Amino acid sequence: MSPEENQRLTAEDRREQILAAASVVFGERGYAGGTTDAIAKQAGVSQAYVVRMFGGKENLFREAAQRASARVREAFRVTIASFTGEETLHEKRLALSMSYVGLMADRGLLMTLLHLFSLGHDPALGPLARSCFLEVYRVTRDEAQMDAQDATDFFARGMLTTVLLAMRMTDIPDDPSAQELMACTFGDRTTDLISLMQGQQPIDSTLR
Amino acid sequence: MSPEENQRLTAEDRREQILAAASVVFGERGYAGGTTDAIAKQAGVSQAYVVRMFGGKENLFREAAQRASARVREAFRVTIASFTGEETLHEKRLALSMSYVGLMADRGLLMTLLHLFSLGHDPALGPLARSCFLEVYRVTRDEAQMDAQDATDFFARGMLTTVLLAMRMTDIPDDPSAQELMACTFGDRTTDLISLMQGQQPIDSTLR
DNA sequence: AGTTGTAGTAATCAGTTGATTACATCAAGG
DNA sequence: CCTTGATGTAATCAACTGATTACTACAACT
Repeated sequence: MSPEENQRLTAEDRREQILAAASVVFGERGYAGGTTDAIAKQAGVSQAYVVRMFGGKENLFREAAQRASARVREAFRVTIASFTGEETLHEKRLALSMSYVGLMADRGLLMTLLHLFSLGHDPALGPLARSCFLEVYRVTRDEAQMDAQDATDFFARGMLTTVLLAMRMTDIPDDPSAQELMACTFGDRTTDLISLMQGQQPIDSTLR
Repeated sequence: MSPEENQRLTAEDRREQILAAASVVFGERGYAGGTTDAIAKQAGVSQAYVVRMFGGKENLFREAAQRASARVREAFRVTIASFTGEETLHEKRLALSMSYVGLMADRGLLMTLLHLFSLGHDPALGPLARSCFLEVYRVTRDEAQMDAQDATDFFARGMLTTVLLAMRMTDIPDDPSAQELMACTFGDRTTDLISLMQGQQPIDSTLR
């Protein structure tokens, strides 16, 4: 269909394509539910290639999850770098949470991280889950110069945001309880988030 | 081994056994990763029986998740029923969060709920996820007579608690960042939680 | 004793899944 | 031209999974 569809690419470029596809698929279906075949179809390559390039499904998930975690850290670092040092705590938290909401536009990123966090019991992926979370915590805690309590409060709000978006609470904006809960959680970004999430439909079912 | 092992039970009793097993298995492996065979082995019955009794894996997950949600609601109701009406907001929140921590002793319950919340995109299970969450919210919001902001703050803290336990942050109590984060999140219940979680090892790998 | 309904399983099936192998295609260098 | 190394796939495999079917075992009631 598209003019330059089945181009041969460098391994580097294919890697990026496959990691992006993995974020979408693992995000929607989790680690156990995300198949290498669905990732391959999403990336437009063969399933065999996906497996061989990453040496297995677990390694692919590791890389996808680490990318997601790194993107959160880097977004926070960019925001923090814009601080003049004269912000109030409230201003800092607002700026960081705006940054976080921006990341949420990528549902794969959000969901891949949440799925990672649910793997704490896994001998191979549990340590990764904990270190990814703590690395983000340390950026906020140390580089943004928040104290422990403020950082914890910020993360608590962030986790509620994450879970509400994970369960797609924005899909029922007319439910009174959902409305109230989202208004308190998302503040004046509520309507923006609802319209943002409307554009995110499930991935093409033909590649299932 | 045990004296009365392979007793015949009423369908009602088997149902409870299987639901308990499903909570453990779905909690550890998620909806996609939890197999009916693992649940059957955990419950001590055949895989065919599990499938037939519940009419399929999806129905079994629905019931397990609804049970988990109901148990949270009922624990909150019991706590709220003990209120005299003269508690401060802080006292109410503390009592409810103690109640929540008590529920966390059942890791299957905690994890089954978290996995449910990650299924928001699913046409069949997404609505269930949202309604289960909102039902708990309404109990807190209305029956405990919290205003929307206080209830939201309470839930934010609850979600951070849930995620920290999901990723088994209690397994690395010597990490300085983890230590600080848990101290701020769990307060003086931190050491209790750490020792509580030590007793919870992964389910028997022979039934994988 | 015989009937009937319920608890429960063994055997099996078709579809899926991660992985492996052998092979194909193409660009660049000599 | 033709070798070489990299990109990429088709075919296939063994293991797994949810579901179905046909069957057995037992308890209660007549």
